[in-house]
Amino acid sequence: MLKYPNPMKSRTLRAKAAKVEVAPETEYDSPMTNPDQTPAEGRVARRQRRNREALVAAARDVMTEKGVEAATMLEIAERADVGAGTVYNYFKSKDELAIAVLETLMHDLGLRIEAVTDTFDDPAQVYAYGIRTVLDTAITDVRWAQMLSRSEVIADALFRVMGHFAIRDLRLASQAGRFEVSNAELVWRLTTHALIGAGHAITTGRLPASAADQIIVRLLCMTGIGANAAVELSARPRPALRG
Amino acid sequence: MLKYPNPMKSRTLRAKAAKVEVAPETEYDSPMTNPDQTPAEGRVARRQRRNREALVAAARDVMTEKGVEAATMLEIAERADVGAGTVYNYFKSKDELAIAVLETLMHDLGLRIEAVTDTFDDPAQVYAYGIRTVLDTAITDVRWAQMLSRSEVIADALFRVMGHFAIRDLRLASQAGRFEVSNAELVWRLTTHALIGAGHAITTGRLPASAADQIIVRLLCMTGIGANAAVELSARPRPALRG
DNA sequence: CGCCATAAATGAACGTTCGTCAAGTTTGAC
DNA sequence: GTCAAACTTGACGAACGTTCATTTATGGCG
Repeated sequence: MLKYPNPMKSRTLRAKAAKVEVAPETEYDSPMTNPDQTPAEGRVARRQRRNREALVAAARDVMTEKGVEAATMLEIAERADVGAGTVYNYFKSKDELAIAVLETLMHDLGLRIEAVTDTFDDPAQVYAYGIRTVLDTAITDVRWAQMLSRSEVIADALFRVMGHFAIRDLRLASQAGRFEVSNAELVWRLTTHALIGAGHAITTGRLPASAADQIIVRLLCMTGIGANAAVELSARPRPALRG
Repeated sequence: MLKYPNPMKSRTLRAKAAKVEVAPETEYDSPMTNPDQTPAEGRVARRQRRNREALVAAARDVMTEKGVEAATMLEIAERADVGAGTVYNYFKSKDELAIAVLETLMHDLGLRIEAVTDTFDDPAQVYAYGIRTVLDTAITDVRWAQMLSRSEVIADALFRVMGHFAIRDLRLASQAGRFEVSNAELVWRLTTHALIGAGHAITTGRLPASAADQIIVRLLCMTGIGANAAVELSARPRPALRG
């Protein structure tokens, strides 16, 4: 059962935590190029970013090795070389940390997919390639597989992190007359749940890995193109990811 | 995070537990009609059935009230009027108990759905009515809503408990030329995940309840009938459940 | 350079949990 | 009535995520 995310249980709904709020991803902005505004990012901010990144990396490693729940906050903190309590300056809960890990994995994958698909002509094929690659990654990559047991959390992260691309592609393909989608957000929402569920079913042996083709066909059916068109679309050759 | 189902963590993998194995659902077989075989179900077996049923009922109540994880095994045991350790003679873990609760809820719903749909002529409509009713129940009935946060477990239970009907209906509709489904099991698997995920999204406010119609349309699209036919099918009048 | 208010890091301690186990009780065949 | 087998019990262990009083580091200011 889920343990902490339940609002019923955390008795004192502390409004503390996550007061740090380091800007998550900004590599540029070196001390030099900032003569007058914010004091150029002091030592504190730099340490906080290091800590946050170390925590996410440590959490990713530990959770990958042992699974999300078997990973203890203590081990993660130790591997990131911070005190046990420090973790909670950066993440409200273990759940939030796990989600942060997930999002980095998905973000990376999203970039790699786009690097391939932006040479495609058919927007429908862009979408098809995307969901197929996510499925393959989910059942192949150990780092994903270990996390699949929290379906609704993963599906939601997938919806958010990769939704930017997926929903755009659904819309483009619909405008091009390839798909029949009036509510792209909804279709993507349903697709993420089915996708993650299917990945989980495969990694737990409830579905054979060979079902991947048919899964993609059926997910493409949700775009309203009918069974035949979906089969054709999923059968197109798929270039490999780079990186 | 999930707590107990992880095999890594339970250090001593006990092979004990669940040695009881009372036949879960057999109402008939009264002491009278059993003159020679098993000694007519002794007091032990009767007590065991009472305990098991009391445990499932207590678990259903407590989990409905407080949510699955906030419900403690102690409270469930007390409300079922058995000792705290006794629960583990009947269910290997809290998870297994929660699943048992779920299955009773789903089994009941399945029977009520079938009582309505067996008067339908179009097998496609039988299927459509079924998934629509499951969705409505999931987002309406408090007992379901409280459990939705364990998507993969619920989806799997839904697959098993209601799969008997759903897969049959998918096959019938395909044979009648209404659907284009070659692998009914797979389509049902994907549908359960999308259905539960959508229900969860609605109860958590990520989707409006008014999206239910469109959700059903897209789930019907997975049967390969295309967007237009799906819209028509989902728009048919739906008689109310009885009971 | 030294001081100090403030913010962050720390890790021991807390409270709660599930699951175990040795001891006690009930059962029903003989 | 006897007794072994089966079931029940509730105190207990171990482990976890989280908290909080304390310590430490920071950087503006005199």
